[in-house]
Amino acid sequence: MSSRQPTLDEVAELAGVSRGTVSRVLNNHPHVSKKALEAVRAAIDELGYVPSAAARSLATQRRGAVVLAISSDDPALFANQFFAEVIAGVNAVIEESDLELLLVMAATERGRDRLTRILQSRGADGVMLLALRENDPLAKVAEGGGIPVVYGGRPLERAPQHYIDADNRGGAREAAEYLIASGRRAIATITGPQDMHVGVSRYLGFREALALAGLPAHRVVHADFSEAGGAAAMEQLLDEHPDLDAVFVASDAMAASALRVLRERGRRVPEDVAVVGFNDIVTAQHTHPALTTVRQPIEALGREMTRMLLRLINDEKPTPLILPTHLVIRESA
Amino acid sequence: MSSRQPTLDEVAELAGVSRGTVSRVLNNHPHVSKKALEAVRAAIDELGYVPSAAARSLATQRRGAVVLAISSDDPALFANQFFAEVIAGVNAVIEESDLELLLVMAATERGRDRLTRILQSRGADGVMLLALRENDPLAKVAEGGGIPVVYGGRPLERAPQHYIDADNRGGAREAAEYLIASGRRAIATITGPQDMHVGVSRYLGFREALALAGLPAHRVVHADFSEAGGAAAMEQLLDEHPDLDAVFVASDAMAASALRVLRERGRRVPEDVAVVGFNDIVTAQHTHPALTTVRQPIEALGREMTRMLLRLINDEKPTPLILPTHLVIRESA
DNA sequence: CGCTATGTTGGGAGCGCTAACAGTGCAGGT
DNA sequence: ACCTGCACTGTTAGCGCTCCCAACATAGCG
Repeated sequence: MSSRQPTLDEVAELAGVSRGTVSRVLNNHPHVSKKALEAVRAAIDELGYVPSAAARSLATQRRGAVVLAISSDDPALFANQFFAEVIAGVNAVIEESDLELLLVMAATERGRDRLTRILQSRGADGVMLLALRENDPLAKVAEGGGIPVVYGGRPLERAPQHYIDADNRGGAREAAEYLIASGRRAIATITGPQDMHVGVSRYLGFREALALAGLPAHRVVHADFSEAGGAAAMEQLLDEHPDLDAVFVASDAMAASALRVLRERGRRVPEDVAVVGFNDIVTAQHTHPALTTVRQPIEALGREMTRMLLRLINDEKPTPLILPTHLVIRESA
Repeated sequence: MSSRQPTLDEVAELAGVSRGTVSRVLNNHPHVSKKALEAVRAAIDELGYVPSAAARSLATQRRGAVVLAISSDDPALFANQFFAEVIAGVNAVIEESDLELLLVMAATERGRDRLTRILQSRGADGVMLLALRENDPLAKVAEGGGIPVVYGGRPLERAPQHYIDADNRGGAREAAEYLIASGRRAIATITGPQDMHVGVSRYLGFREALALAGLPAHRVVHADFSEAGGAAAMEQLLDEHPDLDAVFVASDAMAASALRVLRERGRRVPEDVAVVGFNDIVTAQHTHPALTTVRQPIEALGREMTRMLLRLINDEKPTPLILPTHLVIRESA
């Protein structure tokens, strides 16, 4: 291995042209003669030349990288399949561009500082933000960076200029409608945190469906998307509303726990109580009974976030996008 | 927001010192007078100065970033909780350093090219490689980059110089020993791919335990870690060895499917057939019955890979590390 | 008191690239 | 023949930082 990489000047010398011409070839500028172009290409091949990213970004003032920032105070969320899928989607688009992907998990104060540093030092050309809670400081950090920002899932307080979201409300409505259509009347729900837009939307969709059917929607326990929270909520629901015959649970992780609690409490699923979850994580296929749930296109979310960011970087003006969800019917409802 | 970031020269001017001195302060060099140091710090605060990453790496010839490269031809693997956990571990260590994390998923040919480019353009100071199959071209790409390389899970063909691995063999042995200790005698196994080190090691540990107990180890079907593969393997096992009273399955994803097949085939778990999986993914807690499995410290794997890489970058000479695994007993065995 | 070790500083020379500018040669129009 | 316009090319400044060297104090030593 050569310890030193060849530079543009060496390519220029070997090709018998000036640095400027080599640079033009590298950046596909017009007005390069065929002869020069070929000579430069040959020289590049011969030397195995690869331009220095650092030098280029110093000269152009852009970085050739975007950051995917994930905010969470809950480490369990990281170990979540959700992020893995989003990342896969992001990567799929990134792979087609010639940008690099910087991953920043800003769980701690330190993490946020790091993100700030990266943004301020012009360390990226754009940011994608995931999983923001209300007034997440990350949002301010990102917006202060002076570079394009795309949100995945909109923050609660206000709709940001650029975001991609799943149709949480519609999905929840569909789930509840399905429960109603299959004859359930005492329908409960375990919601997500009400300080997250996704938690609120799913609750909203649920209530819409019940209201439309003239059904009461008072069987509600708010939880936090976690397994433990889901279990506790299910217990509470059973205590407060022993008559319930269906539960719409705002996340599969909580639904899986709810299933366990129902079994422990002697309720048969779906005979006594129907259960519908949300997200369609892989676990949903392996619960017993298999979980009926609302599928959201997580990978597509990642893909579309990235596409939107690339457009933004390219000075286009994309509009927010809501991705469709749909009900996956298995055994639990 | 100011559209232009302040530069080091402006800091120098405001502080009334030279560029060199500011640079010294920034990099914690000794031999800076207290007075100069304070003046510089004040100027930095006042201007909100953040050094330019690009300029710095051009000057220092290092990038301040490491890459985590994930190789897989199976997109499903991406959506795997495993990667999410590794990433969380990697991030935990990265967060303490002042490096950035570049994520490259090199699924396609294009992805590999990208990785090559990044490495050749000195786009990173080190690489971590995950999930390598036999003769994965990524390995050559990485080693050719002239920068430190750490493997997560060792490739089959040869032990690389620097790697972290889980004790797959020991974990498999422990699982089989547990099955034996609980009185099972007709023990089968569904293995992982035999062209991956992890697949081979788990099979090896299994055979060791059976040999030690004087039990035959001929009830074997090789599979590919996937759910579909696990189901097919379980069917085949049941067809070929209807007498089996226990199965050691080399991954939880396969084990979850095996559980379903067993139920469909009318075998009770664990009464008729005991099942032990491997990995302890979250799903393992939600299968019915809950899956007894071998837990490997995935997040620790990510952490230790990163620590090792940082040492390497720092010119230390770390030795390979094998992380312990342990059996988590639930209901299926 | 001269002389050396040591701490502290400023200034210059790059790092490898892009981009603006100023040519050069050559075609075509008058 | 002249001038204009165009395609192409070389040259020159930077981009914002680090690092080295020389310069200067200052202090300690004989």
